[in-house]
Amino acid sequence: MLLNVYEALHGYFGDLHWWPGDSPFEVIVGAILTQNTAWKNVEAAIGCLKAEELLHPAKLRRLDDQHLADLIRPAGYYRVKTKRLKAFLNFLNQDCQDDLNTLFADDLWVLRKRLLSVHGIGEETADSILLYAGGKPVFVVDAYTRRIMQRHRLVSDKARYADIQTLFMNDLPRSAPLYNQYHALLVNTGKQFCRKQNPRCESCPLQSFL
DNA sequence: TGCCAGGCCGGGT
DNA sequence: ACCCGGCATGGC
Repeated sequence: MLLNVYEALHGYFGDLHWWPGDSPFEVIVGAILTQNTAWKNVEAAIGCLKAEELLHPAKLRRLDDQHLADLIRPAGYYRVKTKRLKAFLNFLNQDCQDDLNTLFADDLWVLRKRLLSVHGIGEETADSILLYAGGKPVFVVDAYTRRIMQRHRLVSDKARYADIQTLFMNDLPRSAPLYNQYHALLVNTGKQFCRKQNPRCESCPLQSFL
């Protein structure tokens, strides 16, 4: 069933290259900054960090909180996000000496649990990091995924994160490139057809699944 | 103008 | 185990 959904979306949008970001570290920073925030605003914040050549673990970690908050201000929630970025940077330093290759060398589910223990990293952020920065085969469930699945009655209204994730992962091959592409398609679909203000999902490529 | 955007945490039931 | 308020900017 979910492969049919994939085919419908892929037929409409084609191949999408994702996630925006020039390096795994940039992807991680973006994953934290985009929490409940429009990507446009995240782009601006990352642009500020790049302009100062600060998009590196050690440099960011040494940056004064006030200065960091000021730079990521366009992304919103800038005080909480400063704390969350710092929490991750401290974790990265203590856990693997700032080396992402070492970080991602660990087993998928073990690493997921460790990420979830970092303050400010929840399920979606952890999975985005694992899939898009680490290339690990784990399915990302975000607001768009949930809304699209619920509106098309493919999951119940009270399905939890793990329920939806398991649904996808049990129904699809365990493939990082597939999950990457699939989630990108869902986000595009969500942005274009399935926003809160457009409850009918008019002319969405998934109409036939209603 | 008001509502919303690629969540998460902490405190209260 | 759920539910809710708080967190903040920028776009439509």
